[in-house]
Amino acid sequence: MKKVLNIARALADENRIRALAMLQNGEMCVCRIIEMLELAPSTVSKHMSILKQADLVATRRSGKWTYYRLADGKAGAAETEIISWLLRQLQDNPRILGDSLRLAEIRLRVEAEKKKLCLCRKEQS
Amino acid sequence: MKKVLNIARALADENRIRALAMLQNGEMCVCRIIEMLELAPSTVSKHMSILKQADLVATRRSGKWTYYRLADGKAGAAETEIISWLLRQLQDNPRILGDSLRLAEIRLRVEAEKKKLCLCRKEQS
DNA sequence: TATATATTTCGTCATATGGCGAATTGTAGG
DNA sequence: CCTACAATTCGCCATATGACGAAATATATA
Repeated sequence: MKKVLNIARALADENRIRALAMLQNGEMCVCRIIEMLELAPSTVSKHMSILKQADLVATRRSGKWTYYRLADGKAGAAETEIISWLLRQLQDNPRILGDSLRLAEIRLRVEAEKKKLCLCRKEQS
Repeated sequence: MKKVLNIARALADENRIRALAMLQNGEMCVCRIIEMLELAPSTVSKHMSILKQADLVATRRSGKWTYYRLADGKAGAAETEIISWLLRQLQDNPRILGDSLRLAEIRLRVEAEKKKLCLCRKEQS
């Protein structure tokens, strides 16, 4: 009962749902989730800890960064099933699609930054 | 998104979960749910309206009574799937099992009442 | 060691939620 | 029409929740 309640409560917030949906696209550090949700770091940290408490996400520490990913539970686990259900419900959601797009864009910029490139419109020939 | 949020919020309360689980045993009038949850009528009414808002339950009116039942949506509907998930998670839960037992007992008493019988221990022979 | 950055923890505030009782609505039966 | 009963709506209160900023913690780097 406690497990079910923890899961339901974790899902009962739009920003936490957005965070979960984003993690479909692979693990993310907290700072990127902050950027995506446009919330204060402390707020996002709290959200992620609630998701973790519910075993919906797992973490990995690397240097200064904490990376969050979707829970990698066994098939049939309550958490795995609910995440699958959730993502199915959201797959056509405009907000979620928009987030994914924006995330892809951010990742492009980060890659460009690493390679010291500039992302700008190609000159007319 | 709104649908998912409504569902998650509806499930984010222990008494609402208990109510849903009870409805496994068939439709129930509000007065019986009140009896089972041991909450004020106004509280239970609010809980049931939240579950209905989320399309997790449906109602039928008969005379003075309003009967609630689990949503009879199509297979594959978000609500149907989540209810199935929920009941699976709760199937061994002591509290839920206790509720079911108590409900069965109440129904026995109601039947006995209808037939003007008295439920009492059999005389020693 | 000092500094910068990432993240978390803590305290505070506004709002949401769950509980109740009182009042209201709807329906059956006298 | 009046009463009784089921259920809902409304207003109130206590607690939970989500937001923030400030402070603390952890780690890499100068």
